[in-house]
Amino acid sequence: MRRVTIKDVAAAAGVSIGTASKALNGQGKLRAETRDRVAQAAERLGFAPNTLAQALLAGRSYTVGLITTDSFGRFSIPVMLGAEDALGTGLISVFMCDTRDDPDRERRYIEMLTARRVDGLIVTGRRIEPRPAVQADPNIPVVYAMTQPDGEGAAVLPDDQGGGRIAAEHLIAIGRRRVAHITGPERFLAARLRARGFQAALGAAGVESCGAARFGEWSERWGREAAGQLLADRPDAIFCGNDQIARGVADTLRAVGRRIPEDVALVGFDNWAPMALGALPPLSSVDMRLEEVGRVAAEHLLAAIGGERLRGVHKVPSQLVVRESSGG
Amino acid sequence: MRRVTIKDVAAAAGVSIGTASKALNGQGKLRAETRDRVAQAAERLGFAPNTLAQALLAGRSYTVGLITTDSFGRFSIPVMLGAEDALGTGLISVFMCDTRDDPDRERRYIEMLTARRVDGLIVTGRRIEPRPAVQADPNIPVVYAMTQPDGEGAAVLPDDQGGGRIAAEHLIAIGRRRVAHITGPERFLAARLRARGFQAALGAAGVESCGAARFGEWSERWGREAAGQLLADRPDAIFCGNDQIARGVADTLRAVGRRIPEDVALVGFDNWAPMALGALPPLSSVDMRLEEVGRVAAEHLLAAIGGERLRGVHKVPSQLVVRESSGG
DNA sequence: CCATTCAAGGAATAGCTTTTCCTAGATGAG
DNA sequence: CTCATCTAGGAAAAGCTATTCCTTGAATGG
Repeated sequence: MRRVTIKDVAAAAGVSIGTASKALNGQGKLRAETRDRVAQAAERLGFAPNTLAQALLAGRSYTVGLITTDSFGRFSIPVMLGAEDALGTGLISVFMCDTRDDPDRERRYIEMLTARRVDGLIVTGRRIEPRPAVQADPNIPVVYAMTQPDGEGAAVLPDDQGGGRIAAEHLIAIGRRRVAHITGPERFLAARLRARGFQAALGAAGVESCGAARFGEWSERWGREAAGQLLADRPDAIFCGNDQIARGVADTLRAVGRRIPEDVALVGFDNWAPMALGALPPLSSVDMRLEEVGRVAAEHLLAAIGGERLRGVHKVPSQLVVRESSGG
Repeated sequence: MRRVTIKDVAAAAGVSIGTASKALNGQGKLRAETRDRVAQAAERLGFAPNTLAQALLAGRSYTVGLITTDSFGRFSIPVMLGAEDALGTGLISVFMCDTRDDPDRERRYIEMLTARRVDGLIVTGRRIEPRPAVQADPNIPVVYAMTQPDGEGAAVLPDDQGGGRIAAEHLIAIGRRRVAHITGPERFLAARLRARGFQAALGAAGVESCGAARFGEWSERWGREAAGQLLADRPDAIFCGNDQIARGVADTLRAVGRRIPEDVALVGFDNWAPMALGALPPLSSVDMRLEEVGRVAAEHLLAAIGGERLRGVHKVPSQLVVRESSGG
């Protein structure tokens, strides 16, 4: 039950293994008839070259490691899919590694991936704040996606600030003038950036913010609570730091009889389908295009593997998806 | 900038490469002093054996392929994490492959994984109904997780029927006697099994079901709608086929002033944290223990790689997580 | 003192593919 | 007819490790 090797193909075609290899790869000088004979033998025997042998010879494995600290949750998954997409078409396979936020696990994974001679590493996370750089062999290129390293290095991030901006522009465009912001903990860089972009766009349009940004948690509970506090200010639009907060806000508004979007327009963030679509009414939401983040990260990694020297942070523009909660 | 190989270690330690290999692997007859010298040289040079070369020689790669048709969504992810967990401790790495439900992509992935000489395959999906078996080399073991093959083969599934049963038992135990069921489309095997387990447990306890199971969609919208239809029957408990339906039901109940859990107890399914915890009140829910499904699948695969012959379907018991919506 | 055994480590092979270099035969030119 | 050139394909090396078999020197037994 041995695997069929190029040796078997060569024997079946009555040529040497070198010739068989050339025939299959279109190399060297061979008669067309010989090429055909080898190709047919390979076909008949179901030959597929052993990637391990190719990799050993080529000095690279056509694999990359994908490291996440996120247990592949909400954010890593789309990034991962985008990355896999970009790599898969280039015929590079992905090793999946979940560090569970344990530096020791991370170290072991990196050693393992190095021993497997991966061509590169993609590191993803659930927060965009700088994290300690991974300690990898310096000639293995690394790209960070949805997270960034402490020192220098290449990173691809969503544009949170831009996301805040387009949310504000949208609410202004539909005529709202008493616009509030409820979001997650201030210690999250993403929360601060979204708030900053939002406020800046309001300022640029000459619209006054309805109170300062309210920082709290990323939960529905906080959305319900903050919306209650905000009611006295009579906002006609609320921009929420994520979709869960927006759902909490919607709950409170409905409970006190404020109509969405007629009385208060609502915009969420993340465009997390089950949350945004299931809400009553379905939520407008800023989409960070995480798949695109992953795709771009993978493309940068491919470039780096190809020898290009890259660094710095690349931001992927966010996109507003308008649904009923802001008037669609 | 070449990678350090065992040749370098051997040279540094002043021995042959065979001896160096034996020293590092504890094989052969060597003086303790020699072993130490080699170990120190390896340490100093930062040597790690090239896994590709080892794999080529051993005829196996210590990798497995993880194939999903689910775009790594709600269900595959926990399965995948469990699997990675079980494999990682056995020092097997995982190739991630997302077929996007495209049979052609699946075929290409399988070819690729075969060429990479994976030791085995795990196939996961988002539905438990039988699917066409993957067309892999017959001496690569395959285990299905959260899905099962058409013909024979090893599969690990959640126990949907048992999940329905424990939901019913719980509602009966807290004294409910007018118990209804709202769930997803009847064409889903999981929906039918959950309903069957639920009804059977009611019957066994001599409790009459409050109307037949209502099949519909897996959405909040359907939950809201079905709850409205159900109100006339005055149920004192509703078991929902997933957490999204349960949230929809809760919305409607709240809207008409029925208290949860005092007037109507609610139990969902999936125990999807952001849904179940964010709900008002937080949902009791049946947890399929998908990580365990993945872990068991991986363990079965390891056994199969080790030469054991396994087949048949293994079901992982579900677990009820009680929260406020059913009285906790 | 010689023959045998043992300890320690070296040499070579296998695993599979690709590529470089080389050879044998054929063809063309002079 | 001889030499140069070309064509088609073979032989061998490289990539790295683990293992089997072999060699050398020392030690032991008779």
